[in-house]
Amino acid sequence: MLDIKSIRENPAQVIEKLKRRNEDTEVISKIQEVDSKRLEVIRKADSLKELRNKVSDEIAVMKKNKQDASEKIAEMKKVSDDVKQLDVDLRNIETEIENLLYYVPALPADEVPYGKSADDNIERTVWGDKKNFDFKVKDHIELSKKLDILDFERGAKITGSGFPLYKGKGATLERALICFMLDTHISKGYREVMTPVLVNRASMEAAEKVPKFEDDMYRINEDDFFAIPTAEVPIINIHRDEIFKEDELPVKYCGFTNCFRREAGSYGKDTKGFLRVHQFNKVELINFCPPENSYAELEKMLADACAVLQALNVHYRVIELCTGDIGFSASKCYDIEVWSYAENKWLEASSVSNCTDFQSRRAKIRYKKTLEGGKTKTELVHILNGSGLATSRLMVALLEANQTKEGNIVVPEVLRKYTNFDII
RNA sequence: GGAGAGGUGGCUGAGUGGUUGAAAGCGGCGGUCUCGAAAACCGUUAUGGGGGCAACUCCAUCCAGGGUUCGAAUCCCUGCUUCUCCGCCA
Repeated sequence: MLDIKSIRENPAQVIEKLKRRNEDTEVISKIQEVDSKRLEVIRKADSLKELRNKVSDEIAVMKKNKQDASEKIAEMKKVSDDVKQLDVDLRNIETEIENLLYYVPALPADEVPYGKSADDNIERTVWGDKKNFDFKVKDHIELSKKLDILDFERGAKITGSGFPLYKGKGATLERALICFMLDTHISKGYREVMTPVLVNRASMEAAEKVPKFEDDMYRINEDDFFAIPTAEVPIINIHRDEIFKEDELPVKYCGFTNCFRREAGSYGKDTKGFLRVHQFNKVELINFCPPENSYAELEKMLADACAVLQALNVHYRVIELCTGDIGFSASKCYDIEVWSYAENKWLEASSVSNCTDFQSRRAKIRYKKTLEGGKTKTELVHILNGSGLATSRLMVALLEANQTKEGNIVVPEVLRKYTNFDII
């Protein structure tokens, strides 16, 4: 969430940046209004508490001296009741502010290009070339059906549509991809973690997924657990309420998990086969770093994700998202898209974001910064996340790009030591 | 699932109603000493929020949320969680 102080001290700037996101900014004045009441109540309550604490000490002394303190006690009873009421008022006010603040997105970085929608995103790099096929390419559904490596119908029988079943060499290929990606990232200094895939509400809140996106999540109502939409959620929460030492940073993790998304309201759009699913696999990258390094780390993380695609020899491009398209928690974001020969378009396979302090504020993830003169200060870390990468759309690109005239799939060189076969 | 015992500062750990925001030890940081280091000694070392130019000061926080009380780390209730024993189980 945004720093309430930034709204208190520089509302004009906050409003201007939200406008770049094409956001409604009326909420800011509403927050200001409630916030001014907050300070009033705090001051009143604090001074009453001060009085209560002082007189309580006096009562203690009187009692020790066996004096009668009943008058003061009666007096303080009234004060105590007032304090209780003020504390209730304060809690209500703070809840009101939070409920407004939870729906305000992160402010975009200044260098992010202005735009209204995905159409205004900017293509940054294109890697590799499109292959020329001297036969009609088959799409991933046709290929996987013929080879019996993916089974969307039976997946739907087991759970519902959008829950794919991988079979035989398809399952092995998926596992090989995951292993390859993890090994690649581990060699670059990311520490592998394997996390819970069900998380509690506090974890979802800390990662800024709830309450804003609650309807997009699968929930276990009985325990108030959520199925994670991305490993970003559990990995960030490894360090919730913790304070890093400065020399520990950056702390970098990679982790494979299943990801679950209800994709509420997206029916009918790009839903066939792997293009949009409710359960998919992803290797996630997370980086906790000092604020001054976060934009440099973002570029490194982008390169780390791209390295996987280069090793797999996948034709991809990097686009920089415009202010109208960056995610709720992000200040700056790149998408990596892979080429689909059958769809004849780019498919989003990764998103790499700098969320700066937007998540760390709510998750209370900080570090001890040493200032000149040896003094220390506790400051919020910046948190970056990146998919490195999601396998489902990557699998579409891989199957299509590596198909033969006969409808077989040539396994990319780097995956063969994991698959132990070179063709499907 | 049953029975029991716990959750206190970076860590270990004392504290069962009134200067305890919290003893002591360890660790960290600064200093004295030293050519340098170790040892020893001295000092310092939580987070959030008010107020003040500042020195400083006030409020809150001893797992979380309620309650009792003039006053709660300490008493009561609920939840979460850890450990031990039993049961069940991949």
